[in-house]
Amino acid sequence: MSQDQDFTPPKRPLTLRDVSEASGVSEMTVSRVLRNRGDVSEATRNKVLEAARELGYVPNKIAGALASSRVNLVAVIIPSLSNMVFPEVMTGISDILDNTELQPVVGVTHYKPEREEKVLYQMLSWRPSGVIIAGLEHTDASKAMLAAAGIPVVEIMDTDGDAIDAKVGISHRRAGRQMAQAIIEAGYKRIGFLGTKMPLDHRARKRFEGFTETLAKAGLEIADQEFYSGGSALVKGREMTQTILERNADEPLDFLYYSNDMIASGGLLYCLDNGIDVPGDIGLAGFNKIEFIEGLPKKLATMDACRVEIGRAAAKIIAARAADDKAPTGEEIILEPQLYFGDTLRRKKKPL
Amino acid sequence: MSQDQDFTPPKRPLTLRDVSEASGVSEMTVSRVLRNRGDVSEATRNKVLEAARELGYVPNKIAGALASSRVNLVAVIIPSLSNMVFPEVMTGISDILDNTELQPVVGVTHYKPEREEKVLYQMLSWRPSGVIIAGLEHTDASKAMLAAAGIPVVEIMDTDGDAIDAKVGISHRRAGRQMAQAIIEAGYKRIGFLGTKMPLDHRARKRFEGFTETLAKAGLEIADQEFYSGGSALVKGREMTQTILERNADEPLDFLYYSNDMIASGGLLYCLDNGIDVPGDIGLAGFNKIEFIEGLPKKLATMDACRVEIGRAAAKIIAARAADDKAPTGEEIILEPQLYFGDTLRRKKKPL
DNA sequence: GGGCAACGTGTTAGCGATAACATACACAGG
DNA sequence: CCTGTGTATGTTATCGCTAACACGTTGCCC
Repeated sequence: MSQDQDFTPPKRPLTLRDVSEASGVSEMTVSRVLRNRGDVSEATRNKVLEAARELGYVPNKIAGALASSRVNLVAVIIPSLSNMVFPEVMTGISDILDNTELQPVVGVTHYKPEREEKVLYQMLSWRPSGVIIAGLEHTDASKAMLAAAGIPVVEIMDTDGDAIDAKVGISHRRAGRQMAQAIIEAGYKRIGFLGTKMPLDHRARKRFEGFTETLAKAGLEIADQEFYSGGSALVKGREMTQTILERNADEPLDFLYYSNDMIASGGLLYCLDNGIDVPGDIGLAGFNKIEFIEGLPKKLATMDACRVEIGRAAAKIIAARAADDKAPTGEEIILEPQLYFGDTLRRKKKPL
Repeated sequence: MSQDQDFTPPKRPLTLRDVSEASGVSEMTVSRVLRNRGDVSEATRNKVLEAARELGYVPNKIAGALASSRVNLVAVIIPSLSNMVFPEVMTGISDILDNTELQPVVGVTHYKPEREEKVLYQMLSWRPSGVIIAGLEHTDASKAMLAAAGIPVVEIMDTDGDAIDAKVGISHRRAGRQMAQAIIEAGYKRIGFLGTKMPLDHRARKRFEGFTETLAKAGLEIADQEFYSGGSALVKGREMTQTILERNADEPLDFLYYSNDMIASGGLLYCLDNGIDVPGDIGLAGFNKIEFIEGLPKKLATMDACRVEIGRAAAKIIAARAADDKAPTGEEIILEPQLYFGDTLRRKKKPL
């Protein structure tokens, strides 16, 4: 019999005690019902659920997590959300985690190591069950935190380097080499590179390195390059393409390699608007295989970065470790990106 | 003097006690130093910080939040991340929250009310300091939870309807009316509509309603419509445009209104590829003013949905209320979207 | 020099849940 | 009838931290 039945609706947040009083059982029993753990008779279970629903009780995970030292959060740390590539990674992660009780929490670094460090600190202070973090390059402090956290850490997107624990991704260096190889085999000789002015985008850098390395082996080198930062990537792609083509009018370029599909699409639109024959006069290629290039007048040559798959694989690792804490560590999953020739990269040497 | 100085590095996670023992002061003092609260002498402060750094201590916010009943999280609940519009809202939110100690946590509903309910429940169980949630339409249970949570709730994107607490956005109905007005004034008569097959996208629905309402007042009605779901929006835009134009070849349409810029862009590319004169033979308009339409061969007519601004305004409301818990409630911020004519919508009546 | 700030630090008691153990009751077997 | 084995529920002691207050110094005033 609950005495002083007062109607103070939304003052003090509800606790287990409120539900326990309303249903006439102990807090512990309420807790058991709400978590579906341990034996509770059907009768009490219903009584409790009824009371909880009626009161509109929402459990306090803060208290629960502290008491059980179990936090069902997975920290996901990525450079950006406006890139279309990371939302896809998130999709893969959610696909998997939705079948578990784990829940992703996103932190964004804007490609800044010091921000990554801060975000990571913040995240770790919630004692998540695992961390999924983009890239293999981190500050020493970040690495130390990750190593000391004692939780599974999966570094994603890139596999060219040493991981703290597990890694899942593609080799960007190899991706660059592969694209260079295809370009060389198609017979292109005067190759321009267009990319972001972002020294901290290590993956773009590695692709570039692999690219030039393979060109060098074939006795070629980048004929000219152009960089941008900020602004609409599509517009920048147009502008940079115009700039680089005009600058090399004397000895025209015959291929443009872009660091991502968005600027490459801008370049493609520029070429088409200006009656440039693609891939006859000039070949084009990007990177990422973003969905929307399907809709352009010509299909851009590109490489798939396996984003959804990376997200899924990373989440699976975390889920497996969360389920069995003495599962092996240090997983390495290296995916193979596929090259798409599209309509902007010839498949073989132009007949002379 | 700490006895049994054992070297078990990463077994038990570090606590305040470890830092307090390492620096020879009480836990409380360590806590004060780490939070910059209360008076602590410079000497102790340094000693403590030193010890904390050396041990690699990361505070446990779970415990902190429970003790102080202060959680610096803001739940942000949105339908999707792959839409480009919500990442922009997030940008606005982060802009503001980065200057506070509040931190956004994102939940994604995929436009499903029952998922929204689940995500909301999960979020509220962390007892956040506020909720920013897209739309004004929610299940009864969701509304009840929000009302009972006793925290600031800002419903964003849409203002056509009743809010639980505060709302920030634009009137989509009005946006639809405005676009219809512009189309009518330009003298277009046979208007087609192309949109998503998504009954739960209330904002698209409201735009459509406003649109048809204004057409009706001018004695016009939608001549034909076409819907899609799934797939690449750009490709779908092309396909739908082709379908609807071919279907109406006898009595040709002279305007196509799309429910978003992405499918509109597909439509624009289709028209250009097929030598259709835009906006002479046919006018086109989308919605959202997404960045990338700048890079297309012709600028699409569209309306700005004020996404970043909405994010900023919503975050400001939460921040203000978090700072002063008896601040007034029920704020309403109705932004005015701007109409852009671009190159695909005539400004005035075609001279006869 | 007594009194009283102001400062720096420690002590105690929770925050709201859960783990682990304890208890009560029902029913079975020897 | 006593013991034993469950099953259903309650009790107690944390989890790691912070609020609130208590305490010891110092320094300065009248």
